[in-house]
Amino acid sequence: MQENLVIVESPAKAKTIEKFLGKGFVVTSSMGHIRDLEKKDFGIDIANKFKPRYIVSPDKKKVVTELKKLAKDANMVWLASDEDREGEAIAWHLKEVLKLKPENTKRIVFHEITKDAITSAVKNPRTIDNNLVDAQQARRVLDRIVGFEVSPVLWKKVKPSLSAGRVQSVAVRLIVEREREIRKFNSESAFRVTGFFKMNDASGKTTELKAELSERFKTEEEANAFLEKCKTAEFTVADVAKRPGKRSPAPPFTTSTLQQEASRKLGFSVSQTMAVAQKLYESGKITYMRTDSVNLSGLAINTSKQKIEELHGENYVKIRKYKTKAKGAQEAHEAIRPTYMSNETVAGTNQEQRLYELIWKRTIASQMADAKLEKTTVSISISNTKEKFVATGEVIIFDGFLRVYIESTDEESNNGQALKGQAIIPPIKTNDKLKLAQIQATERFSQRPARYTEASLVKRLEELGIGRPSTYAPTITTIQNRNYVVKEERQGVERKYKVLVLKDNAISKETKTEITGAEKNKLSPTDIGIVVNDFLVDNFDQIMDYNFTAKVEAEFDSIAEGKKVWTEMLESFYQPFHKKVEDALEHAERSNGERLLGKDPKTGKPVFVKVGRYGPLAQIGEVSQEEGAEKPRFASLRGGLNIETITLEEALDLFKLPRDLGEYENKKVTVAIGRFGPYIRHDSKFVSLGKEYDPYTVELDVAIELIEAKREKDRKAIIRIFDEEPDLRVLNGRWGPYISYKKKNYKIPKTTKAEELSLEDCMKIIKEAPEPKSRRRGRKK
DNA sequence: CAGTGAGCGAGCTTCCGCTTGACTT
Repeated sequence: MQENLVIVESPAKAKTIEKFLGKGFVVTSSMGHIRDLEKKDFGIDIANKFKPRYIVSPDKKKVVTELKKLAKDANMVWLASDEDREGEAIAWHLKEVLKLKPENTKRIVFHEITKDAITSAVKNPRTIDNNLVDAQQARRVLDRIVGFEVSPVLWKKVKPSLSAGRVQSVAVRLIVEREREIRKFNSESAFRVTGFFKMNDASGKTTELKAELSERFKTEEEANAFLEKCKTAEFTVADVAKRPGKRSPAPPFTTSTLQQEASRKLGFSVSQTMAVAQKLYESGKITYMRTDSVNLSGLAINTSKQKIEELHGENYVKIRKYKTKAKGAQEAHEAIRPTYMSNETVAGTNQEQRLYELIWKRTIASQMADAKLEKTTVSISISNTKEKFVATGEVIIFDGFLRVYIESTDEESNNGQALKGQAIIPPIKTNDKLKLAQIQATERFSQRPARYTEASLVKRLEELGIGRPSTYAPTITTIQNRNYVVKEERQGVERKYKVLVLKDNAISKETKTEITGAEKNKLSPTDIGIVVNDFLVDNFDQIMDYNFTAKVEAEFDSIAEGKKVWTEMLESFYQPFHKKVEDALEHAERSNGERLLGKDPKTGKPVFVKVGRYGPLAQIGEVSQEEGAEKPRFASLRGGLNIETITLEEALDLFKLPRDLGEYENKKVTVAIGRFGPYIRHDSKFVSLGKEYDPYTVELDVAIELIEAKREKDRKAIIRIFDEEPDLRVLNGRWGPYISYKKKNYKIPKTTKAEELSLEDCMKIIKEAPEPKSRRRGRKK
């Protein structure tokens, strides 16, 4: 008989805690939630006060059986799930499923995994907070209602298998609206003027002072006129202002800030960051990685202080307590930090080491002194005009935390620039006359809004209080898997800009080119994402409101405080919501984003674009009921074409393929573009066209060459064939030799030599091959 | 691997949050 059984959520946590508690305590884990609403038949009895039907999740059956056994053998069960809404619900579900009696059950909480925190938690047990549990039930039931009532509307009115939800649909909306802003954006240019003045620095060496003009000029003429004036002008220092400044370190990492910085500094995707962090957590190197808290344990602060003193000295230490600003934060855990601050680095994969180092530096820096700066502003007057040049410099007087860690911003990673260099202003005083070296007037264009990265989308969602640390990464994956959003690399385009230079009393003009709009790993909506979003905004404005989550969160809070009954809150939400669902089912028109582009000049028939069953398409002519009427022609949209932006000409181009090139060996040769790029088709075989040929202009002779080359390559790939069994071939493929038999492929054991395989050997391999399991969920057919 | 875009229409799809494995071509 075990005396005490402690149940936490995570197995890694269980291991650590067991050490702290010592004899008489067995610590195990529930692996998160153990029960959920049944998926079949909605899982909620709406008519009966939203009564939920909970079932043990299929993948938790084993855990639950194990827990039941352990609980039976224990005198006292300590429910130690997290101290937040979800954690309280887990404790309650455990109590229900394990049929725990009140006299043998205690509820304890701690938000840091330190010996002190655990022992004091054990000394202060409480009972399950039913109000908090009800708040969780309200959250869970509301999400099910929204997801499972709105998604079917989409199946009927847009396309089968689509999805909608409180979190994902708003995430998509952010991306759609940003894309529309970008499409609407008109770039304007203006001339930015920079002056360079010759000076001597402190040691007497010649140096340059760089200053920006306070104004920009809209046109080349204005810029030119200004430069003309400067030819005869005198430049005088009008004012030198020095003021102290400081910079403070960023707070320790939460899930969202870790994702952002790992994206900016290490180039990790959001899910990559979480996978690497999970490994660090499991091997005991960092604290829990799904958290919204910036709080550090007293232990962590003390050891950080020691480490800073050891490395940089006492004057670099500044103990700080950070407050969480995030909306709806529940702070069940500490911030993400190294378990042992004394370890500056850890063993592990390259990615693990880099992420750990980032976490270590951020944590250390958060307890370090401010950086002290001196900012200098010099204004330079021009004798014959009222504009002024302004030079700014920043000198670090005391580096403080900057020694260890500087937080990045999204703008930097946009242009791939490192932190701005610190400009040092040479010794200078008011009324000094300055000697002009040159003045440049450079045409600059206003920047369109930036597309979201995965990490900047997480940041925005967190600001809106939408989603939780455990769901940021999955949500970002979901909206990409559903094909609402794609992560793309964009080639920039060349843009010309003008530069006017005044030097040696003469003005010269030059046109330069720059690359603009190049992007990597930015999110943009697909056509289907846009159609779904617009449909939802039109029909479910409440759900799509950016403040919807914040509003219901406030209600969940009052349920948690016992001021509101959860079923009543749901009732008042459900009545108007369900009416909208019925309205939409009954009245909303089918939505496919259809857009009329114009008329086909050859036939006079209308040309459309829309989202079809297999994705976006262009269409010439309409389906007609008349006898013998011509069918419409269809072509898929590809190659960066969008329903909202495609032109008539671009649409008509799509119909130029497939092209007939003629005949070879009495069989037709055609060229087209497929899912994997342009290809030639001949004798029901496909040959990839490759990048060097253009499918719109390629000729028959080139096609024949490529067909022959492919044949030669296929011949070489054959390792063995057998006359008795023509269906069976041993081939050399991308991953080495394999057996091909009746359109299925089979692996050859590494120990056998492919060239020596007999027909019997092959048949044996085929027979013994395991049934291929489809590992992807929800694959079609 | 790569075309489709009408047709009978059965049966299925779908949410958010909490947590880890077991899968390979």
